[in-house]
Amino acid sequence: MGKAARDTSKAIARLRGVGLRPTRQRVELASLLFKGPDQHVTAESLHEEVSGQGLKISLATVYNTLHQFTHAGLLRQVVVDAARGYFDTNTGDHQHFFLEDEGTLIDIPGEDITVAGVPQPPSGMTVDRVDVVVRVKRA
Amino acid sequence: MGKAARDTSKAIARLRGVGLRPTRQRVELASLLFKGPDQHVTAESLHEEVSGQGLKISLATVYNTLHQFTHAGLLRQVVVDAARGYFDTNTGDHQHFFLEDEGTLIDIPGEDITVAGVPQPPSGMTVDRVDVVVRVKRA
DNA sequence: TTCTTCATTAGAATTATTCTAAACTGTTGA
DNA sequence: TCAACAGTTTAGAATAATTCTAATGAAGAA
Repeated sequence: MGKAARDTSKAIARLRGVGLRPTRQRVELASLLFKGPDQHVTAESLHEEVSGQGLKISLATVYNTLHQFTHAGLLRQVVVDAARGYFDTNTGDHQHFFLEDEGTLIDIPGEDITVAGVPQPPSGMTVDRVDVVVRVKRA
Repeated sequence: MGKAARDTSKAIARLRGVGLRPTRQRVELASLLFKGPDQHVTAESLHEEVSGQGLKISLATVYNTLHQFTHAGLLRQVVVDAARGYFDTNTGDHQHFFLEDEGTLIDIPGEDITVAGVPQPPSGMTVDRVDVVVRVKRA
């Protein structure tokens, strides 16, 4: 079995694992997203990558699928830029550098960074997540 | 001199202080923004507040002015929600709770919270700011 | 296979925001 | 005091990202 086929069956298994029907589009997107090292994508960038491979998936489906994957816990959404939404294949505990000039994200391992002194949340509220964004620019 | 007039002259002084010509619109917006305790506004919410007072300022001007105030250091922009941009009258060192259910921000004093272990930024880059967002939801 | 349900899609619609070009106003210098 | 310039405001059009809609298509159970 070649690498592409292996990626495909892993993608199918992953989709089944979270209860998503493995349709052609979902399988192709999951293969692309999870075939290599962790990556940060926008709906546009993923759609372009897909199109570049000769695959045909509508932008609407890319949006739908990114959200479904996020709800299923396969992806995590990162809010750093008012202009566009990023999705991260790394769903573990970690934070980000954001290169403001290029709009690029770089992971910071969760072990490295610590946030201390977060006050008690307002009553009736629980902490969902603590996000740290280290905004950097050209020196 | 009444409170409104006092707010107005303070607003004019503040605008002059940062080199912005005190036009009617800027003065009215600055008066509203800085008359009381710190607040978090969106362009829409500020425009509604303005309109509610019977003042007439176009939405485009509200956007322009918020950005001018931000560049001048009178405001700070907060990115927490992909859907809309928030502006904060508190430009000092602090962080935020974000109530995801209502889209509300609450300040966390900078003295309370500490971020440790931020790795060296990529070469040629300098840290512009470290933002911490504590996302909370109804328990 | 066949049916039912869920998914995909093109294109229209929505939302936040920015742009444009014309009309207007604060400030400066005579 | 006021003309004139430069900077501002504005309505409305334009953009960009994202979501919605309604019709078509495909996955899975029986």
